[in-house]
Formats: sequence, structure tokens, C-alpha cells
Amino acid sequence: MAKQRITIEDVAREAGVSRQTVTRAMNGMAEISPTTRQRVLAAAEALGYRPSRFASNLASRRKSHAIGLVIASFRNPYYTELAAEVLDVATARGWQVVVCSREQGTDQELISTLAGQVDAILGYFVAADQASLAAAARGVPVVMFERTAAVPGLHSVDLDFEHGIETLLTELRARGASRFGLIESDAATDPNPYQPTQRRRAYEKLAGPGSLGSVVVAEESMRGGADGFQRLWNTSPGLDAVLVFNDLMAMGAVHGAHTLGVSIPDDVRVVGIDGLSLGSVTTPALSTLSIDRSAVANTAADIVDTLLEASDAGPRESIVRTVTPQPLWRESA
Amino acid sequence: MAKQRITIEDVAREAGVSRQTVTRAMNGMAEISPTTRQRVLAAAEALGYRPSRFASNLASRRKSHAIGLVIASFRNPYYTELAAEVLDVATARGWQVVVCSREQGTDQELISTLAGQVDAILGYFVAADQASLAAAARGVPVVMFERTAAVPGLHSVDLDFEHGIETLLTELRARGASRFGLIESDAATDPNPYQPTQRRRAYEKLAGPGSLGSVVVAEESMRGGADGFQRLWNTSPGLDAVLVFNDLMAMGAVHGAHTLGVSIPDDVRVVGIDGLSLGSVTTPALSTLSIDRSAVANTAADIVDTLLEASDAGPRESIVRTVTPQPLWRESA
DNA sequence: GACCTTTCCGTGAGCGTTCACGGGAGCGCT
DNA sequence: AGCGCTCCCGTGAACGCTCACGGAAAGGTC
Repeated sequence: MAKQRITIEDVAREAGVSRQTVTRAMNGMAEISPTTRQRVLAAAEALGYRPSRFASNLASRRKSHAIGLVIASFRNPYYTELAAEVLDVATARGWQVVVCSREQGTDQELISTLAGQVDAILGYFVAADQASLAAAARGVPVVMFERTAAVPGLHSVDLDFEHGIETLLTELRARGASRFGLIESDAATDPNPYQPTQRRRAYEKLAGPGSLGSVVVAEESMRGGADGFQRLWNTSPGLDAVLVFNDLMAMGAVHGAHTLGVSIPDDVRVVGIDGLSLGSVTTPALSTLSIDRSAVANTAADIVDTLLEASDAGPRESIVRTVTPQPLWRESA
Repeated sequence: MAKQRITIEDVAREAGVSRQTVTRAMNGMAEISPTTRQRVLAAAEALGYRPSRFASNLASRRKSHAIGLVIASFRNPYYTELAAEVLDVATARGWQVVVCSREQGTDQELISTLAGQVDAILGYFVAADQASLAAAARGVPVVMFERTAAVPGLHSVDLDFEHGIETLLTELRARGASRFGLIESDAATDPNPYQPTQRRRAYEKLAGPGSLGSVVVAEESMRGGADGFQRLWNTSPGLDAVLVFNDLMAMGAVHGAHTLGVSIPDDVRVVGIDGLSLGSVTTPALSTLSIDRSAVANTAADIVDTLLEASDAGPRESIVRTVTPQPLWRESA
């Protein structure tokens, strides 16, 4: 005697009415007397009836355009502000958004469960094996951020750090900096212990072998940034600029410098990446390589639009778009 | 000739196979030859077939416990950090979370669409009419934050600002403050133009009519906080402490004071509400009435647990729990 | 060639709800 | 009585998919 689900039929029997009457009572529809409605609701309550949203949506053939969004973390404002932008454009187009965090599971798990709920998936995915991501999506299109899609079914909005960092370094040199240090994130793909990030590779390539003095790896948080700055400062004398993986860490670095008695930008310049508005409240305000979150969100939405509309096109390959970050100079550099 | 949905049957016909074979191809199951799989996938692609997640979930009778979370904004770290906590406890209990923002629609709209997707709804809802919220939920239990549930079907995790602010003011007075100003949020329920927030009412009640010198209303953002501070400072001389609606605004106020040349805490003390870790990077670091987001999230999860488990209990009334905020003293006060 | 095994594929029967009907009371009016 | 109307309520028939079968074809073994 398995523990069956309580269905609408059970409630109908309990209340001595038909299915349809239960539906009417539950959904507050017309064509039902107040007395019966009460009786049905009481029966439902007594049995602990909970309608199946799947059956309900199937039968009522609702068209709920929904997309899933997977961000790396809810504790870094960059991602949540990006989520806000995605929400804005999605709402404008009449979509519903389901937001998840990568902390909730592996890329494959997230994509797999999301695939059963939404029509398209956007997100930060780090798994090296793109084919397995596409497989987990079971036909639902996936748009990845800060990465280049390489297999069918996957698409991407990548960031052109090469160009962004090139202009950043040029302008930074024009301001007198020449010996750079880097605070790098310890974020790593699940299987790999550690591999250099796209940002670090761009920095190393463009700063040149000689000028990027030293690199420390730190936790991706304010505390990590402060900690990283301290390590960098103590081990590498002569630095005149510190490049930081992202703004959250850079804010920590600025704060850490303050407690160390290091003056910014006089002793050393600090630059983050992201363009958080929160970066303006540190003392001094944070300079940064700003990523246009609105552009990223809109580009992703356009891709999804293309994917959802074109239901008759032939086999479609990956769509890849690129957004170029721009330096945003404030006081710290 | 209506534009019908493309079903699995259409794909089967197109590929010259049966429904089941299409299922096998789409879901990467076994018992199918690579050749047919390719053919089916090609047919699906050609027709633009998109499986119905509702039908799929119904037929496979998956048990996907999902809860919805509605936060006020993705641009205020308090809410996103709370979301992070909710995600943590939910993931630990095997639930999926759907996060939405109140900026996406009215309370009723959000609850209504969410009700078709999840088993329970948590969120910040401001609509005055609780009965209409319960109606929109169509039987799906709702847990509200920072508010007291008063109708069946609604539950709540409220904050005890009375006690929290009482100890805050006591300790603030012990530090020498006596003439308070308040920067209040302009957030208002949709229909009402403006009504004092719970926080303001608590402040006014406990500070006493004489000591809460003046109140300014500002936008709920850093800019708003800076702006509010300036207005307050220019119009109300003699203040020795400024209480701010939340930490985001308070960070703006601290920054605004800095640009105004006002020294904190020497000229005036500043206190926020929320307990953001980001508050520690301002100069000086922000003092605040800290809300234990983890406790709030866990309490809400417990309520949901009770609601989802007890499927046999009698008619259940509102569950109301309370969390009390605690002062967190840093440099600004 | 008889038999078994493996591989591949198709058929009926639901999953739990809502929709489009149809129909029986009850009432008022001619 | 007869007619029409409103107010309730119930009965098939989907909705689009997956599950549990059953069975044909292909290959292997004695």
C-alpha cells in the first residue's frame, strides 16, 4: 500500500462532489455556491490536498515563457547586479526568470534540473567539458557568460578582456605606473585544482613578462582581497600598481591597504574589474575595468530571442557575442 | 487553422518512428541506435520541437520540491545575502529555489505566477490587503518577511525592531549621543503614496518625541543616502547621531559626509540597519543594527517544513516567528 | 536449423488537472 | 401548464509526455 499522492479525485469523493467542482472551489471560479465551496475547501484542508502544478499547467496549456539564470554567487554584488539587469530585460519581454547559484550544485546538476523547468538557460558555467553541459541541457538552449561556446546547443556572451585590459594598462602606464602586481582569484573549476583565469592570462600577456612582478592567489571575497594585498605588499617591494581580479576583492584590498598604513594612490595604485557602483564608497574610490552588465544582459536576451523564435530554421550552430569592458577611473589609480 | 504546439507526435511522424523512440533520442536514453537518434534529433531540430516540461514532469511523476523567494531588489546586498542564506538552507534540504524580485510585478502578480511553479513562497510583500495575497496564492503557503501574518494561508518571520532599536538607542546614548536625526526610505506600498516604515515607527516611539529631531525621506540607494545626509545636515544643526533606514543608504551617508567634510564619528555618529559585511569597508566602518539573515532564512525554512510535512493536520492558522536584530558597533558610532 | 540473446523499436495505459459541453433544479412569467 | 431563464453541478475528453510492457529483427552458439 504505497503512500499515494492526494489527488483532486480524493477531495471530490471526500466532499461528495465532482472534480470540476473541486477545481472551481480551489481556483475561486464562479458557478459554485458558497456553501459547497466551503465544504470542498474544508475537505481539501482536511486531506492536506496540494494540487499538482504540472498537471494544472499542462491541462490549462499555459504558455509560461521562463528562463533560468545561474550566477556564480549571491554574495558578490557583480553577479546580483547582473541578475538585476537580466531580470529587467526579461520582464520587459514577458519572461519569467528563475535565478540559481552555482553553489547549489555542479554545472551539470544545475543545468539538468533547470532544463525541466525553463525554456532557456543563462549562466556562469565552468565545467571544462562543454559536451557534457549540452547533454545535460537535453535540448534546452544554454547561453554561457565569460566563455566561448564551442559545441552545438551552447551559445555565449564572452568578454573581450584582451582589448579591455590593453587600454586599461595603456592608460595606467600613462598615469605613471610600470611595475604591476596581481591579486588573482582562487576560483577553480571543480575537477582542476587551479588554473589561471581568463583575466590573469590577459594581464600576463599584455603586461609583458617583465612588468607583471608577482602574483598572489586569494579567496574571492573582501577578506581575501585584503589578505592578498598584505601578502603582495610584504613580499614584492617596488610595486606601483596592484591589479585585482574583481571589485569585491579590490575593495578589500583598498581597505587592507588603509589598515596597513599604505597610501593609495600615492604609494601604490589599485584597480579592480567589474565596475561596481559600491566601489565608489571606499576611500579612495576604486578605479576599475567596468563591465557593462546591461549590455551583457541584453545581448544574452537577444540570443535567447533568436533561439526561441526561430522554430523552423535548420540545425543551428553556436551563437557567440562579445562585450568589451572599459576602464572607469576613480581615485584609486 | 490555429498555430498548434509542436508535440512529440509531430516529431515522431516526421522521423518515421514512435513517440517512445523520440523520448529516447531527446533524453539520451539507451535502447536506440545512433543512426535513429541522429535522425530523430534532426527532425526535432527541423520542426523546432521543444518538449513541454509540464507534461514531462507530470508523466515522470517527478517530486521536485521547489520554493519561490521574492526579494525586494537585487541591487541591495541585504536582500541578495538573505537570498544566499535561503539558498543554502534550501539546498541542504533538497529544495530548489526560484528567486524573483518585487520589481518584476505587483505582489499579487508575483504570487500568482509563482503559485503555479512552486510548493511554497517566501518573500517581502508590501500589499496592505493580506486577504488578496492569500487568494492569489491559490492554496500555496506564503511566508512573509518583516511583517506579521494575519490571515489563514499566510505566515511570517517578523523582525522585532522595538527591542532591537531599544538596545541600540540605549547603547548609543551611553556613547554620548542624544539628538537624533533619521534618514527614512521612500519605499511605499504601491497604492499608498507614502507611509512610515516599521523601522521609522520604532525609532520615533523609542527615541521619544523630543530627541528625534528631524526626519528626511530619501531614495533607497547609496546616492539617496548621501543626498539625505546632506539635506539633514543642512537643515538640522545640532544633531549628534544620524540613524539610517538601511546599510546601503548609510554607506552612502558616510560617503556623503566625507565629501561634505563632516567628520564621523567626531562631528556626528552614523548608524545603519542590516549588518552588511560591506559596511566594514567605508571609512570609518559602519555601525549598524545587524539582522541575522541566517536565522531569518532558517526560521522561514522551518515554517515551510512544517507546512509541507503536515498534510493531515486540521485547518492550520498562521505561523508567526520573530527574530530580534542586534547592534553591531564599528567605527562610525 | 533450432534455440537463445541482444539490440532496437512500438503500443497501451496512465500522470492529475482543466476545458467544453450538457443537464437538472428552481424560479418567474404568460 | 408551458416556456425561458439563471444557477449549479457533473461527464467525457483532452493536455503532452513517460513507463512498463511486448515483440520483431539481427546475430551467436550448439
